[in-house]
Amino acid sequence: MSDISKSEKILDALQQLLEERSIQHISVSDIAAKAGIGKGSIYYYYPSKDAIVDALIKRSYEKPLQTAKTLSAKSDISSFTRMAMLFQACQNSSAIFLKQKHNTSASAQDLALLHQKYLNYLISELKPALTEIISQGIACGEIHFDYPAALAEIALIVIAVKFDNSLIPSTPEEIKDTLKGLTSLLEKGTGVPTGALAYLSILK
Amino acid sequence: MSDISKSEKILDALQQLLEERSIQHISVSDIAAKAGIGKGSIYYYYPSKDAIVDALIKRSYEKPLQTAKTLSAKSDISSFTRMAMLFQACQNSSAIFLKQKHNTSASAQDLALLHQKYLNYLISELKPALTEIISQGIACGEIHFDYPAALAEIALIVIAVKFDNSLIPSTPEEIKDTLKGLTSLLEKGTGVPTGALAYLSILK
DNA sequence: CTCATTTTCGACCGCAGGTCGATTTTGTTT
DNA sequence: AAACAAAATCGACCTGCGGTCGAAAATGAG
Repeated sequence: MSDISKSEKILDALQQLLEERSIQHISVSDIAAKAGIGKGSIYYYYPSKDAIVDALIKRSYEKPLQTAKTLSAKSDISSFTRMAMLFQACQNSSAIFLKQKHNTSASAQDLALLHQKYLNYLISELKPALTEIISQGIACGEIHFDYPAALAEIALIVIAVKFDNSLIPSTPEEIKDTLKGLTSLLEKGTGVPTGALAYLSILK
Repeated sequence: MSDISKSEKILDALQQLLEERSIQHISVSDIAAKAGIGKGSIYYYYPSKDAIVDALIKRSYEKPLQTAKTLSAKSDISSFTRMAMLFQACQNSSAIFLKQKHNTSASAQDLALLHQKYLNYLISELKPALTEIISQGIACGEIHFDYPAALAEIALIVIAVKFDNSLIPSTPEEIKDTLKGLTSLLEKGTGVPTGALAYLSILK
């Protein structure tokens, strides 16, 4: 049969279950059942339920993050398109959460741990890459701003929080509005030609 | 004896316990014991442990939030000082978390729920007030920007996330750097005189 | 075939959140 | 004060969880 390793199967099972229930309502037994193995075996591969969640988060963001990082190295492409691609990666990586059902009880709150890990991971991993891109943009005169690292962090925080859409649940219109505002603020604030960051508003 | 209501005593108990242990290591029985009542009585006042946490959060932020809201109404004060006072309220309201012990096991992760609730509450409650202030600032020509609501949300997200300092743990220097960047971005992006938002960088 | 190592398993443990009906406290009415 | 309904208190109890464990099954090298 499937020759994918058991530990991957466990992550697959959790990922599937996460599409219909919140993490607090998924027991280790559930994961085991879905993965088609005994509950005890779970603990042969992972030391705790928390560790499974961590592993899933990490696995989900590894690819988009990797492409984002290699991106920042390519200095032959314009800063703006590189930034666009990086934000695109941002969005792709939050794909898991988009499927999340908003069902019955279990207020969006109990996903907190999951989302905190996601945001923390995403921002801390992408900040260096984005800072690098911005710094290069400043060096070649495309961007005018004095705090590249801060700018990177601000943009990432807002975008990640809004994409995640769990900290401050919003309608698609509100998200668009915020992104439009961010676009305008960034363009005006960094002396960039109007429209250069327009792609931000169209994402999602 | 104490004529404060039982439901308040329960919140007091939780608040005390939170200063020495993380929420996941505080059982409902613990709360009951600390409050000096039976476990069953807890559920006479609150439907769930989660509800107690919610209530505590709400109680803690009610006062700063209230002052922030009344603030937005006072149109005789300049937009900038009102914004300053509102951000100050932001900072005050995050006081609970500062006492948090960073002890033994229980990585910062299991505070996630608490922090998520804090951020969500703070931002959703303050956004209307800040939007109002900004709108008035635009109306009287002090601020130049087309998306007041988006601007309010962006500023609140960044400030709340950085003040909370749990989503993206940073050193005080990093926080200051980000706030300085935010100040500069806002000033340049909203056509406001340099230095008008300088108080932001000095907070904390 | 042997036998040591790896892998699998589900009964079991301790404990947490939450329920329940019995009991006590409170306050109103006569 | 007596009577009674309503509000409040309680802790034994239930359920289901994350995690442990030793025994069994699978693996594979010699």
